[in-house]
Amino acid sequence: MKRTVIVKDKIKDQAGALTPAERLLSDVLLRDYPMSGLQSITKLAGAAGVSTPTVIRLARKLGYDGFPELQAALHEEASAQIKRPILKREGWPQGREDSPAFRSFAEAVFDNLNLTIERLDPATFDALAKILADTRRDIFLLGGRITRSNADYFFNHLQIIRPGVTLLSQSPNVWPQYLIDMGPQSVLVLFDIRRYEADLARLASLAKERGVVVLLFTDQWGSPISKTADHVVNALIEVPSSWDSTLAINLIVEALIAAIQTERQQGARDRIEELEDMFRSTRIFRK
Amino acid sequence: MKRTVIVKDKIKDQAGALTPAERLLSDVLLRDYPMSGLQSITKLAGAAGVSTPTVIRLARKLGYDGFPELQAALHEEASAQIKRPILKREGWPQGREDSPAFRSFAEAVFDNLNLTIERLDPATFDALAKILADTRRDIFLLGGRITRSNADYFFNHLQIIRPGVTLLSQSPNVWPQYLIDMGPQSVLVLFDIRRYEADLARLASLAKERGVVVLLFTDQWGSPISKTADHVVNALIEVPSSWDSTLAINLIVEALIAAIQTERQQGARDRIEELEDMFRSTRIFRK
DNA sequence: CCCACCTTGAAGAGTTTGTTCCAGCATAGC
DNA sequence: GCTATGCTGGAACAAACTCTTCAAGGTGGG
Repeated sequence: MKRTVIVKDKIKDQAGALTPAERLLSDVLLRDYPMSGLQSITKLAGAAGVSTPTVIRLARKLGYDGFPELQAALHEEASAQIKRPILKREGWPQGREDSPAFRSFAEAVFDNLNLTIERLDPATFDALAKILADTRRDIFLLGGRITRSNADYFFNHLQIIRPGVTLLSQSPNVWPQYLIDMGPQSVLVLFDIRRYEADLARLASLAKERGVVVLLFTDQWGSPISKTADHVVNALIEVPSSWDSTLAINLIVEALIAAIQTERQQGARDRIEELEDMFRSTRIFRK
Repeated sequence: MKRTVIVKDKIKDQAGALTPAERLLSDVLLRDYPMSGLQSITKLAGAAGVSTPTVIRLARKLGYDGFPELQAALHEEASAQIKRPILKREGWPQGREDSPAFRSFAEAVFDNLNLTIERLDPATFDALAKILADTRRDIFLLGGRITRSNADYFFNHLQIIRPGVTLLSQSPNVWPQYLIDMGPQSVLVLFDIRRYEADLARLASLAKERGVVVLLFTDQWGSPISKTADHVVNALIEVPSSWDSTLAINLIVEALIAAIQTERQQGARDRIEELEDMFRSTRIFRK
């Protein structure tokens, strides 16, 4: 391993001292590193949305005399990287000192995401997006002990995009108050992973009896609610930790948010603008 | 695997039809392929010991319009060759009928996770884990409009693992009540991404004045709080959506949870068992 | 030996690039 | 509220680049 100080490191060292425009630029540089730096200064600046002087200033800040010098350094790195082919191709970034624990955790997460996508039926995804984008329906969400944050995250975005969205309280004893308003036009979105919660299953079947459409996010093994639910998303959650990872669930949730937003298009945009106005006029704790 | 005709192949195809000077040139091109072609035409000609018109003639002979076009092709090849998913993500599953939108969304998320890991300083991660595992400190968490769920998720797990964890209310007007209890032994964990919230920055500096250790989770551009904070985690959040993705933030949070749990070892386990007992005896709404 | 043809690079035109300078703008500090 | 400081991109310009033209030199056939 070469002891050469790599441009990437210099950027990281200076990370704190970078101005906003320089940060935009360094983002572009790091994104397709090091190839993105091997274009003309004009194109690079354009790609980053900054001006050419900014590029030069960054080059100077990193200790180079001018842009060509920085580029030469990148060129050399790219050369070195290409010469040593497959050997260092896949796998962890070179020269990192992470703990093995972190590494295996991250790797497990990637596997989970991959497999979750693979196991997800595109038809299910489309059905979910369509149901949740339908504003004639009203939506109720609820998560379990761990997944309550996922439910909250979904709720938070849905509420911005469309009307008629409710997040249920965590206390089962108030659920009847929500149930009373649910009917065949309603949608109940539940999150239930390992350590499945009997309360949730109970709620699901009560809702089902009222004709509610039940959507379920669960783990690879499947919560008991799977039988009741109309659509089920199975996400992989196992990681080398005492805790389960809900990242794969969040991936689907975020993708759904994007899809729903697209489906609702203009409706959502108007709503968001109106919201922004209201936020602006209710700002408090401001100087 | 792409079937793209590579510049190298074109050179070999034409090998017979090359003039002596062109052969000199193609030798140089193939020698440090494809990087040697990524310099100015003048330097390349110089390196090969030929004149610039020769370079242009060869480019034309290979079917390109001029030297820049040939260079662009080489640039792309080099890019493709260097680009390696840090954690290999097998290509997209075969024969799937997902919408292109879902696919590009997922791909963006993977890029974000990869780059976030790459940009994360292991020392920062370790420092965070150590600070948060220290039970002599008390922890306060708070997120913004979008990141409140991330804060909640972190809070939820931390609270199970260790004592002295508080999630701040979203209303700024009650923050003073929390601030009053913060001191040098306290840790304030903030989440602040794009659409940075001035209230949070205000809180951060007030806390800093009291000697509180401030930890920040933000995006690639960096919230203004970055200056105040003792440790900063930059996660990439951009995806093809009207919304930002907080998955990368969650990845770090989950990894931290795992690390903290490990650090606390037995202490955490006892606590969790005790908790389980209590859960068992307070179950309600059960058949 | 001469001519026709091909290959090659010198020279220069026109363009793009890299750099400097400076004014506008935002931000922080008083 | 005002000044000082720092960040940023536009404009200007010299340098370097890409490409064209064209004449010198080499090669092979008659």
